[in-house]
Amino acid sequence: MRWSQTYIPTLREVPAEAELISHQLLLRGGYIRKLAAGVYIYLPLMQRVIENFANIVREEMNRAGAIEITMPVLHPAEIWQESGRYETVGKEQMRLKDRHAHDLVLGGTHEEIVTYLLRGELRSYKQLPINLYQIQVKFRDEIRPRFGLMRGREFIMKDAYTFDPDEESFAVSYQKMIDAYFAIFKRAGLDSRKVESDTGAMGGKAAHEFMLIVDTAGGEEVILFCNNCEYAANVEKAEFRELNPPPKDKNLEEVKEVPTPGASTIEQVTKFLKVGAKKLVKTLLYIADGKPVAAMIRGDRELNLIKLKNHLKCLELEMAPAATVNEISGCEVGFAGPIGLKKKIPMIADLEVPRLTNFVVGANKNETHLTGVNYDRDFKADAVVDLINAVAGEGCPRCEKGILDAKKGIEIGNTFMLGTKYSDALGARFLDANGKEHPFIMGSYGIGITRTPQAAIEKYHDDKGIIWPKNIAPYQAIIIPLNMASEEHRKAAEQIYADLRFNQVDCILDDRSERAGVKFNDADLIGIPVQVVIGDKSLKQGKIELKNRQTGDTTLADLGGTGKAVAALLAEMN
RNA sequence: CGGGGUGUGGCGCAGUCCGGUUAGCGCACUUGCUUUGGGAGCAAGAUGUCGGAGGUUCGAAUCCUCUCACCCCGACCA
Repeated sequence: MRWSQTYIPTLREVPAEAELISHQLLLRGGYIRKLAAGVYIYLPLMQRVIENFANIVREEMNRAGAIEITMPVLHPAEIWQESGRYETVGKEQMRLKDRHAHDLVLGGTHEEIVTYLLRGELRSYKQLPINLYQIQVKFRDEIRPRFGLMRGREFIMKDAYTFDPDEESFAVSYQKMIDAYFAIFKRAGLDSRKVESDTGAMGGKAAHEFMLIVDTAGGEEVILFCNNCEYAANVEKAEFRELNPPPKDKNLEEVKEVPTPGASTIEQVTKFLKVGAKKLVKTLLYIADGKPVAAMIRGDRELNLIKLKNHLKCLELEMAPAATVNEISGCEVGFAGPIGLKKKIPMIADLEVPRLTNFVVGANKNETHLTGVNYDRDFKADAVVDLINAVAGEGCPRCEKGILDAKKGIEIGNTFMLGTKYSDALGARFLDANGKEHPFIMGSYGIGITRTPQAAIEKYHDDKGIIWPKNIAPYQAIIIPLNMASEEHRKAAEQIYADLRFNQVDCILDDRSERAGVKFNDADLIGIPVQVVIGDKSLKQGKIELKNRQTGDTTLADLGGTGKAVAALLAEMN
């Protein structure tokens, strides 16, 4: 491709809307333009990146035995009502009405559709297992679209669905997808990490996410992993073993009411009473599907909303507004406690709470706390479950020696063990060898086709621009004749252009009559792995320069052997 | 949805508080000449419903009311 014949509108300045470096570079490099919040136009360079990555995905999926199909984007609402997700996925769904006022949904995922397909068609165990996938646009009405392609309302996803006759067979199918995912990300030049995750709106039994570890602000997810064993999990899911519990007091004190004027936060109370936060138990009031509940956790801990939500099995969970807190506790926010709540509501305590002795809680009375409180003796929760976020430094839940470490990552893929959730809901069953009917065991598997390249940029860039891994780069090499007014440069450029194509190097020729600086800066910005520079200095000796965008190293090659030299250089690059 | 902010040529901004000529600046764009190894110089030029609607006023980018869009912080997810 010749630069002058494609469309690469690079920008010198950063559009004000972009916060993340990867988002800025996509805009500046002429990869994308925004149409509306979370809705983007893919320009020629982005189109090529998408195709390159999608092709890797397609090849590896096919290799793993998956079959490509295309399902509709437009779904009748009824199929979603049948699975029950019309309610649970709810506001996240893009919905519309046709001219007959019939309710329709723009698909954000396709469990219902693929299950609908097979329940009518696939009746025999002889056809199992089967894995169907597609690469297609998805719609999700995100509460807050942001970060360019990272969280769009319209985006491209690869979604695959497996159907197995039993758990043993499913385990094989699931592992095949795990292996395929590692292979896909590796080919894309990305070192992915598999972690345990919550099942969220997909439901099912268990789930994993594939994370790209990044240090920048783009790393939205916090991942905890063991320094000794294989355990790794998203913070939303991560468990831990408490390493340094506060010492237990031998003598149990009496409950005492103490005034704590002006001390409503944990920090203020610890200062005022001169006790550590580990000696406090905070009582947080939430509204779960319209009904209030109290959650109790140690003062230094963070509540994990997902764990609480999963325990309550509720759809909506939000902090209770101040007015509700006043009503339930009979006092201002900051002094609620388990003893003497004005209104009786379900109380859920974290696992650590019963292990504490002589702790401090709110007194349900303004400016007052209770000290010397002990679980069981003074109050009992309706349930004691894990409610808090794991943090770095705590013990691994799976092995004896391990300590958890925390890192930030971007989710680029996921896998869900769905069990029979959808096959049961939609009545999708097959007949086994004995003529007995069973629901399919299902799995679903996603990869963000538009998100992953942006994640790659978030990980691989410098102050000049993008540094693509070669296999997803829009072009593998860029030919830069420094002076288009020079016939010698133009001739060499044409020769090299032909040579590179002959050697199967996907390349672009920057044939613009721009100054050298402009071409260098644009080449760095759009991130092409190899820059082939044609200039007087080296051309006089019959040489051209090859610059490795990943290392910054420059080497000379013979003009006549450029194609081979570039191919060789690419072979050793990421 | 709650909280905060921004809308002025393609992009980045100034002007708005305190209304007053023809709405500016940088980049990008067009034409010509010169230049050509890291975002060139000179000259000429094109590009604006000042987000939209209504109002106040002799006069509105500027003041008032309503509205829309976008961005940032929280809950959702590939």
